[in-house]
Amino acid sequence: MDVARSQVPEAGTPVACRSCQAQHGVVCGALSSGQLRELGRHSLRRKVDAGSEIIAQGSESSFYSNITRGVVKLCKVMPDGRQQIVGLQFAPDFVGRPFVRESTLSAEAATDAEICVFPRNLLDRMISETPELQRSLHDQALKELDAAREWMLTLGRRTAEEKVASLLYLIATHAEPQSAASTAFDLPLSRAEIADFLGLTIETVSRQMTRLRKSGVIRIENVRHIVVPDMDELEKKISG
Amino acid sequence: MDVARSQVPEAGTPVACRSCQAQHGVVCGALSSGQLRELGRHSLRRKVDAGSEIIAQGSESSFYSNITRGVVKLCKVMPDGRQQIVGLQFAPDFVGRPFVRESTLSAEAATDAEICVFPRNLLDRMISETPELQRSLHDQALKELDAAREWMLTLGRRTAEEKVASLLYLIATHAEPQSAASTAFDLPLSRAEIADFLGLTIETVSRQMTRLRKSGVIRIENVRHIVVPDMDELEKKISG
DNA sequence: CCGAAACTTTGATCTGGATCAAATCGCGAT
DNA sequence: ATCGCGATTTGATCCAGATCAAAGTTTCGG
Repeated sequence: MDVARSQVPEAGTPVACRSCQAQHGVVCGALSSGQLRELGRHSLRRKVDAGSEIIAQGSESSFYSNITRGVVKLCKVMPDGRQQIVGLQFAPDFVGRPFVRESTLSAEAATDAEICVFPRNLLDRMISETPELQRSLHDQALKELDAAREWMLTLGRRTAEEKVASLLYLIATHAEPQSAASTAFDLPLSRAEIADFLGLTIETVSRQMTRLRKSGVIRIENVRHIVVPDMDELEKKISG
Repeated sequence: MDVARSQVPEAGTPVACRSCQAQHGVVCGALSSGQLRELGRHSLRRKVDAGSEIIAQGSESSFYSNITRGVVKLCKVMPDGRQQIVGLQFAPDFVGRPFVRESTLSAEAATDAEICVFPRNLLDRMISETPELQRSLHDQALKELDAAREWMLTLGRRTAEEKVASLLYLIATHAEPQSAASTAFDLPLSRAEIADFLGLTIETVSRQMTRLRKSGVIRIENVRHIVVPDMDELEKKISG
């Protein structure tokens, strides 16, 4: 999409970061009120439509952001077009790679989303001045590392059915619950994106979804809306 | 192997950490000389044989270590025995997961190795007192995260031949060079371990190796010793 | 030096998931 | 409502890599 334009977030309302603090676990939770105020003065709240790029692979980005609503996917694409989603980020995750200018992956809104954008320079300075913040970002990095490694196991050693079940479980676990039991949720990804996350093709994803449906593990209310009557049954399909 | 015993490193020579400082990029480079001395007093240098476990998956470990020689593999195994190597660590990498007691993966020496072991409590304290050190470990975590995501692309979207070429390239790039051109190296992994890293079977790994040999990209001097006449040719096999 | 066990290669066959092809379904625009 | 187009499902066939089987080869203890 409009990569160039989205590199510099020109549209957005200046906000006191304080106003979205509750959602900003990773960054704002670690800041003093003075720092919060300063960060707030230089932050923009911005809406991004599903599909639009936040950071382009191989580009230099001069800002970081916090997700305040929606889901962001991290992708790597090969020169020949093959593509792999290497991570999903949910509110209130932090997006951006501290200390490095060039990104080896792209970040793209999977759903309509809202992010709070702030300048790289400022945050880099705050990181070096605030061990709390460093620690907080270190924690997020370690959490992402665990997730990435868990997914390596899925990619390398699980069958197509196990892969699809793993993804549904991941979403069910991270999506904001719509029903009390959190067993009903909207998929933030299309079939093609699911395929790119699982290292499969669209057709295989579709077939495995109907397989899970026919075996009673899930109900597909709608292409994007899934109900899991019994979460244990879904877990059993993952095996490990 | 002897998991229980290896959990507490009882064998080893106490060393001043200073003595291996040159190799301890990640941890020791960020410490003051006083801290170095203290860490040294509580460190053990320890030799570990190829195949022996350093940290067991699901266990609580009370120590961290630095690799001073050799290669360590990080594995995840499923209840049914399927196994995935999720990372390779080379000297002078740091091994251990700060801030968390239980490990979700096992660390095992892939080759005969030497590590410098120190107590978790002490290092955790030093981390919280030393922003430099926090930063250094944060950097390593981000480096590992990049590597994990790069490998996700390999696992999800590359063919068997590309996978094997990727692994050879990784080793060639990280192994201490034996020839000046660094195009000859020992494999730190058996065929079975390579298969577990690439999400393939032993047979497929073997076949792809002979395919690369027959196409002139590599020479197999010995099962464990590889020569790459032209590194560019190897890179071409990776595609991306 | 010999022999057994473990590791690696090679061959034959099978199969899960890819690819190719064709309906359906959904949904925004007219 | 109806059209049209992209997304999804379903079906038929193919093939890369798995599995099964059998030779080599390396390693190492005696």
